[in-house]
Amino acid sequence: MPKPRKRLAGAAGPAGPDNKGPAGKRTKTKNPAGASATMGNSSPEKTSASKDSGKNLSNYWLMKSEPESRLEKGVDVKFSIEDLKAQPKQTACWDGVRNYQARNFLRAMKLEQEAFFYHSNCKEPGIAGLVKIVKEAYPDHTQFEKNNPHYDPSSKEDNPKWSMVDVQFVRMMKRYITLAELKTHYQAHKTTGGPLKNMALFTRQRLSVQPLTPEEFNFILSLEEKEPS
DNA sequence: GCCAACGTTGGC
DNA sequence: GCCAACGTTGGC
Repeated sequence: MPKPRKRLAGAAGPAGPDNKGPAGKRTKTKNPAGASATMGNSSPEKTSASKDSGKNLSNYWLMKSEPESRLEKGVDVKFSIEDLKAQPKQTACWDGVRNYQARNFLRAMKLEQEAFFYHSNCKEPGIAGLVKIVKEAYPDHTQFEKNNPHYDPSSKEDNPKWSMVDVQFVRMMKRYITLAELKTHYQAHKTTGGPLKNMALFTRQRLSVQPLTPEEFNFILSLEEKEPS
């Protein structure tokens, strides 16, 4: 079976037929070796379970991907939620993430956790649907592929720098939740103390893989039932 | 296509 | 270790 690839903004690759591909994604950054510095806090790389001091069971995520064609080193990095649905088993590997903070979030993901599939860098950015983690972090093979747009010559096979997870389509949102709508709530919540007051989409602008609190996740799901504001 | 935000690189 | 230059992300 082919492996799907996707790209996300910062992350994944293209959706190719199968493998081959180059994936494209944008976030590539090269980094120093140990740089895990920017991570959120201090967790440099804890690979395993993460800090669970208790609340790690309910983690939710938001993952960005570009639904419109864009070439990166000659490779189309487009990967929309429709592209994910078209993959075998509606499953794809989220390759191409080249940012330490985003990578560390990938490594913290656990089986069956849910993530919003966010469409970025497009006409109408927003949340298109829900996916779930069906394979926990493992080495991103595209870092070793010379003609992949996210090739990282500094990464060694015996100590891979970048990771990816597999995600499976769960469902489309009942209606598309636009960035503009989310922003309206975010701004209101900053003053009222509402659930989106610290949403990473606005406070960590360029992060392609980001965590959501249960409150953020549930509030966004509740928007599906309402009229777009 | 522009450009603000912000992460990375590399000189010193 | 500081910080200016540079590159990327991604909204608009």
